[in-house]
Amino acid sequence: MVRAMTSTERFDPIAEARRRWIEHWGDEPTPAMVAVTSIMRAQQILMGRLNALLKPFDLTFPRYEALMILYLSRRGSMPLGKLGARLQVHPTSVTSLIDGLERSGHLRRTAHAEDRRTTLAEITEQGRAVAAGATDALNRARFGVGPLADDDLDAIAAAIDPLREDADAA
Amino acid sequence: MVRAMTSTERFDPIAEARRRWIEHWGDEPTPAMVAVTSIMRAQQILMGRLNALLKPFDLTFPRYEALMILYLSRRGSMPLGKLGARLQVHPTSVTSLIDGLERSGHLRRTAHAEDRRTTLAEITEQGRAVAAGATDALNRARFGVGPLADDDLDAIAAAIDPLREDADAA
DNA sequence: GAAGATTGATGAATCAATCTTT
DNA sequence: AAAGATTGATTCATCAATCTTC
Repeated sequence: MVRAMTSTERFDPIAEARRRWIEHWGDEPTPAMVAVTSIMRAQQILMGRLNALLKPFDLTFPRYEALMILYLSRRGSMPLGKLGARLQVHPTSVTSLIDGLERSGHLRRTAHAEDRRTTLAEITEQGRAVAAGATDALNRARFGVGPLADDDLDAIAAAIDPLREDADAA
Repeated sequence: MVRAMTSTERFDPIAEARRRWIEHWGDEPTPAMVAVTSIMRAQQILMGRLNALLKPFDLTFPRYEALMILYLSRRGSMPLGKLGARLQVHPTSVTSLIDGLERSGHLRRTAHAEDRRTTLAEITEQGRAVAAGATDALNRARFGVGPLADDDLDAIAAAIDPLREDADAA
């Protein structure tokens, strides 16, 4: 869908960049470059909105994601390494996320029964309440996607899926 | 398109999360949540690939974006504030990006002729060479989008566009 | 007072190096 | 040696506070 231009349209940095790109390279920016720019910008916009929505719950979006994995887990606890695998982030990031969630009282660190190398993250009752409340708030706000229709959202997720597969395979 | 399962399929964290979500909420995850998760993951994958591609040029992707704005600008120089507006980041981030690019010799800070509050970032000849070479490398690698077809890329960009408009309007 | 840029703080991501435990 | 987690360093994002200049 192409949006109509209005007479009060302000300067569009992306249109300007495209014009100059063509001046230099004599061709349109590639679909890959345009899509990557769009995804980066969308992430930036969404992260800002999600963090604002989660502020009342003493959460950021990355911490919300970590907390939800625990909330939805069978035992309500999980080794930090396994949590990192689910989130697809490095061990250092897990340590940092769990530090923040533990400071907020949403979870606690626990010792593993058999393997003393392993640390478990265990969601607290407060953490469960916060996870449920935050999820309700995010769903009511449609996760910050604003004007996008469900059909467009499904299309985005479906189109991106092969990229995830590609990354997981590597 | 639905991918076929194979007998060697490994545990799928996202499928598992969905199963447990339904256990708790009795309904499918919303299209908004699924799309947001997809966009966040896509950004994470792409940023990693782009930074790897740009490493030989002593660039990160955010620095590449900043350098390209200068490269494609009429004068090859621009006030830091204007650069921040183009990149849609806060003044602090501009300072940090320009610091890095200046250390690498890709640009230099210059005084504004009339307004002594203003600092200009001016691309160097080395910066121009690096910008051109990095752009060629990224185009050859299709900006890291791997298996995604041009049609899918166009669809993603088009579907995301209203979100950008929405954010710019606010 | 407002505009432009900077410094200092925090959060999140990475990597390299380290430490304990297996 | 390998696995699990942590600390320290760097980059990029935000916000709050500051400083100079308009």
